[in-house]
Amino acid sequence: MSTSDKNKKPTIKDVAALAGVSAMTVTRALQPNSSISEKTKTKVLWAVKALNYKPNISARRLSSSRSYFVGLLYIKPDGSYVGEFIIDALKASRKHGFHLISEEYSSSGGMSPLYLVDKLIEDTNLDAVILIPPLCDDLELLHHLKHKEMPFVRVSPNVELTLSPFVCINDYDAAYEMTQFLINQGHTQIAFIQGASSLKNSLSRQQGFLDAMQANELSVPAEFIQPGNFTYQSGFSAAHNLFELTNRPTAIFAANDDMASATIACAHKFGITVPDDLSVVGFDNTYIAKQMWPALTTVEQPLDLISDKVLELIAHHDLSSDGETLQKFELPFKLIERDSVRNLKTVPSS
Amino acid sequence: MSTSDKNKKPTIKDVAALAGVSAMTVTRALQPNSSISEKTKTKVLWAVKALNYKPNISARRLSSSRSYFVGLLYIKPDGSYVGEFIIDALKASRKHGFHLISEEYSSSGGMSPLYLVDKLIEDTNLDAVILIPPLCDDLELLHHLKHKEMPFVRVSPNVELTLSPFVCINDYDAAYEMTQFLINQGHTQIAFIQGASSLKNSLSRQQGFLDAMQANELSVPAEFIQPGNFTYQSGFSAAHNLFELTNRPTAIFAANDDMASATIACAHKFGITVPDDLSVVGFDNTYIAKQMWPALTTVEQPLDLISDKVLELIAHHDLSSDGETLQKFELPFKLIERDSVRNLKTVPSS
DNA sequence: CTGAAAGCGCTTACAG
DNA sequence: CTGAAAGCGCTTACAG
Repeated sequence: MSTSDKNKKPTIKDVAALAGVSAMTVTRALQPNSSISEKTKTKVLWAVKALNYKPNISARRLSSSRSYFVGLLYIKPDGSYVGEFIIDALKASRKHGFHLISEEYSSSGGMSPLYLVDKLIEDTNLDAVILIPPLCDDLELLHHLKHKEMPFVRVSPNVELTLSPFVCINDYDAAYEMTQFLINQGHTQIAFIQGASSLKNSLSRQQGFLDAMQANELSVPAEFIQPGNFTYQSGFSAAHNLFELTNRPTAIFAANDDMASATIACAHKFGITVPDDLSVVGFDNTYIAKQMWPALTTVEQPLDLISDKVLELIAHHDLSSDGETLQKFELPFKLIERDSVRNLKTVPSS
Repeated sequence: MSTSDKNKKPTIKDVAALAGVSAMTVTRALQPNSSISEKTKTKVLWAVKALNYKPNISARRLSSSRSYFVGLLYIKPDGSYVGEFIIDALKASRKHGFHLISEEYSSSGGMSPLYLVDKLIEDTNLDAVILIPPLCDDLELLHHLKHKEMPFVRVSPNVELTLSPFVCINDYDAAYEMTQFLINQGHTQIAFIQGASSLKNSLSRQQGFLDAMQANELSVPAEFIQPGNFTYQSGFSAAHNLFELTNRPTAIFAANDDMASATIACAHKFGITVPDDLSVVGFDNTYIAKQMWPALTTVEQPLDLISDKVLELIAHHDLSSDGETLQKFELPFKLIERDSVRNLKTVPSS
């Protein structure tokens, strides 16, 4: 039995034969923007479907100028975001007929990261590059790629928004909704731990928080807004400051999960019980959100949809950019309710 | 400038020309176990090096029976291990001229995971499969692959050790060393939280702990050995049991990081300060080890070396197995010292 | 042990 | 709008 030689995979010739056209025409039907009549195109696509034909990427790559390689650049992960992203990106790449090459953006062997990127591009002839946070905001890298005319897509960038297409979620809406959720649970004394101040999405999250509070006619004392920069460390000291206040908040909204996690750790240190004495929410829904005790209520970004959209943009050559018009693709977020928030309107369970 | 057309990548023809042989001979020099004289082989390899020639995987794939695709099967990650592993496996794959296809092993669309594996194998014509924990111990999958004669390599398997080559670290030695470390810090009352009892490496870790204790003439009360199964939950209740004891341990060795993390969370709950009142150590060095407070002292597995070894085995066709001889490749582990252990021989810092 | 020829499955010019 | 030919860079038989 082993691999059945009879049901060999259909090739372009099989499709051509079934559709009654030449191989060339099949190629045309499969490529966007090629001159082909609607009628033949329909016929060919029908045959493609009937045979369940999938183009052979290797053959395609060998004969075309495109490499069907796409590069994912990241910086040394200190959280699980990168790993989670790559898993989804790998899936999306396969679906769209690309191979994903992910590489750490760092110097090595005395060579600058920029030089290594050039080498990667030359070695593999990348069709496009994907940039995820925080690399998507690296001005030097951005302009280098631009200058080399290497197309790229970004995920949740904060700067130079017109420089490339990008996909993101609406941070403002998500933060607004999360704040409203807290308020609905009866919280009125809510503190906020900021993300890195230079980043637009930090500001959006903060603004969403602020506006939701204001819409509910709730005031936010100045000391309830604590600086942070998305790291565990910064979250820990922000929480520390908050806990030393004479009137503590009943809820803390941290601009990401790492800082929320640090807040909970710090609460433990102060003998503050979460969620009985204090509710904590985060943002991102990384693995850590599930691993901590209590499990964290947070905002989920649809990494699978994001990857899919990114690869779709690459596959369809939609990567040009005039540097002026905004090419923004916003995907839906989701509130994930877990155990780190107490409903003040009900009697405590303990 | 753009992409310089002059320095095109060298092809097999360039190498052949430089070495003064035919393309065929170059192929032979590059393939293991092919009939070629030492002399010509040396000459060709020199030319390969001189030109910095890298075979074109696509061309290779198109013309050969090998697909140069290797599949990595995993089950839905509830920690960051999978993501971390994939990042390294991706790097190693590229280095060895393979493309990594990673897929979740799960049912979907009403189809069994086994069926989906078959489909993956057929669709992509995988050369080999990589199985990581805990999938590497899935008997059904193991025998299915064996039956299909699909070669596979495993990482840290616990069962049917002769069924395939595998790479691992020495769990026994690592646990022994970690225990000795604790003892060197002055600890004598050390508890152990077990991994899943059916797994050999759980037992190895436990035995390493036990033997180190015995070698130091330290006794371990029965209640100091708590059952667990590698999940956060199980670690939490194990710690809970330990903390309710009248004479608590001064140190707890959890068989993995997730359970160690739960132990620390539980300690917080009991008002026990880590490391002042209690030292905690884990195993694996996953991201979570750095993210918690205090950061966890643990054992690191060299995921990069493991991936490299796995791909090397695949590349060199070393995947046969007679089902009887053990093909075990043991890589070095490392103790990572962080902040979760107190040295009882010095004055406490606080 | 070594080489000339054919072919893998596509796409790129080039014609019509 | 459509097709016949050539070629991408390798490897697989087949000879010698």
